[in-house]
Amino acid sequence: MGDDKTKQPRRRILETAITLFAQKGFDAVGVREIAKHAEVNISMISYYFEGKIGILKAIIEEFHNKYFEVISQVLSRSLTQEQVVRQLVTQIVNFIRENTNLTMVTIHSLPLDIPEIAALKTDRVNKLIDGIGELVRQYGLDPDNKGVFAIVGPAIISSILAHFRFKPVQKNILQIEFDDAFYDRYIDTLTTFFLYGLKGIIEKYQPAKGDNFENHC
Amino acid sequence: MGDDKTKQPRRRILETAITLFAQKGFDAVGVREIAKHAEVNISMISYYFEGKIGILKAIIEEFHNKYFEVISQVLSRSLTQEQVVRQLVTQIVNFIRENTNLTMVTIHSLPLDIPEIAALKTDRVNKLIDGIGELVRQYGLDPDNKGVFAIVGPAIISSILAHFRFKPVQKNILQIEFDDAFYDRYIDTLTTFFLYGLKGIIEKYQPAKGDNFENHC
DNA sequence: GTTTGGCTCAAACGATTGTTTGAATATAAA
DNA sequence: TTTATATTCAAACAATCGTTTGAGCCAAAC
Repeated sequence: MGDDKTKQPRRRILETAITLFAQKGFDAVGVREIAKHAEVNISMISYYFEGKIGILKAIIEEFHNKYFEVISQVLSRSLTQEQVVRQLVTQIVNFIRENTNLTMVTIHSLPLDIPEIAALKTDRVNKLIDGIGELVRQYGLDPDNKGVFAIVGPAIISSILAHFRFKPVQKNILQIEFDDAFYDRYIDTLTTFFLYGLKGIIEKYQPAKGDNFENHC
Repeated sequence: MGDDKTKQPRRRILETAITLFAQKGFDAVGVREIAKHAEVNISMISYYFEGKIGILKAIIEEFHNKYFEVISQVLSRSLTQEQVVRQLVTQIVNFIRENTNLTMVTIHSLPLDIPEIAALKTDRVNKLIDGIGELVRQYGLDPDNKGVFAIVGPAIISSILAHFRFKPVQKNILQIEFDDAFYDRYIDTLTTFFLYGLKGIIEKYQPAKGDNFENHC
C-alpha cells in the first residue's frame, strides 16, 4: 500500500483509497490518511480527482469497466447453457478475487444516498442490466418479465458476492482456509445451485420456454 | 421521523438514527443531524448511548434479537422440509420488509472494520450460525462440512437480501411497483430457486443423505 | 535565456466533528 | 416540603474535515 513509488501518484492514490474505503467505508477515511499511505501531498487529491468524491467516482467507473468486460467475454461465446452459467460464475468469482476491494467499495455504495454519484450509479447499473438481458434471453427467462428479472438477477449476483461480504466476520469463526481449493469448491457449488434453481424457475414460471434447458435431474 | 414526541427520547434517537444510517451510512451522519430530526439535544446521544458508536451497537443488537426470534420460530415447528424453506423465506422477507432500515444498517456494517463493534459482530454472527446449524442438519447438509456450509448459508441469505440492497437503484430503472403482489412473487420465486438449488447440492455433494428430500423434478 | 505548462508542496481557511461540562429543570422518593 | 436522582440544556472544547491558495520546482518548447 503506497510503498511502490515507481507508480504514478494518481494510481497510488486510487489504489490506496480502494483499500482503505473497502476496509472502513468511504466516509470514515479522510484525505490525509489516503495521502499519507499513498505518500503524496493531500492537495494531490483535488488536483488529480477534483476532491475526495472524485476518487469514489473513479473507483466505481473502474469497477464497471472491468466487470462489464468480464461479462461481455462470456456472452460473446457460443456455449451450452450450462457452460455459460459455469463460465459466468467462474469468471465473476475470479474477477472478484482479483478485485475484491474494488468490488466491495462499489457494491457498498449502491444502497447509499450519495447525491454526487447517483447519476453515475443509475447509468452504470442500467448498462449492466442491458448487457445481462441478452444472457437472460438465452435462458428462457423473459427480460421483459421484469418481476422475475428483478428477482433472479440480484439474487444470483448477491449469492456470488455473499462469501466476500461475510468473509471478514466468517474468517474469525469458521477457521476455513480460503485457498484455491476452497474457491474451486465455491464455484462448483454455486454453479450447481444456480443450474438447478434456474431449472426450477423456468419450469414453474415459463414452462413454454423450458424446452431448451437440459435435464439435470 | 422524530415527529412523534410521545415516544421516549431514547427511542426517537434510535429510530431516527436507523433511518439516517440506512440512507447515508453511519459515518456520513452526524450527531447534530440525528438530534435535530429526533428533536432532542445532542448531549442526549452521549447520555443515552454513551456516544455515537453506542447507537450503532444498539441497532445491531436490536436487529439480531429480532431476527433470531424469527428464525427460532420457524425452527421450532414440525414441518416438511419444503414447508420450512417456504416458511423461512416468507418470515425473513416479511421481517426485512418491516425492518428494512434496521437490516440494512446491520448488514452494511458487516464487512467494515469498525473496532468498537468487532466483538459484537463476531459474537452475534456466531450465535446465528449455531442456530442455523440445526436447520442445516434437517436438510441433509452436514454442518460440520464447513466448506459447503460456508458457501450455501451466506448465498441464501444474500439472495433474500438482494432485492432490498439493489432496490434504491433498481427503483429508478425498472419501473416496478414493489407492492404486496411483488413480494408474494418474490417469496415464491426464491423458494422455488432454493428448493431446486438445494436438491442439486445434496445430490451432488451428499448423495447418501439425500433420501429424505422430496422429489420436485 | 525566457516562457509555459504540469506537478508538488505547506500553510491556511471555514466548517464540521463527537464529546464534555456545569447549570437548570423535571421527576421520584423520603 | 425537602432531598435525591434523572433528564435536559447550551456553551465550549480540541480535533478533524475537505478544499483552496500561492509559491516553488522541473521539463519542454520557443
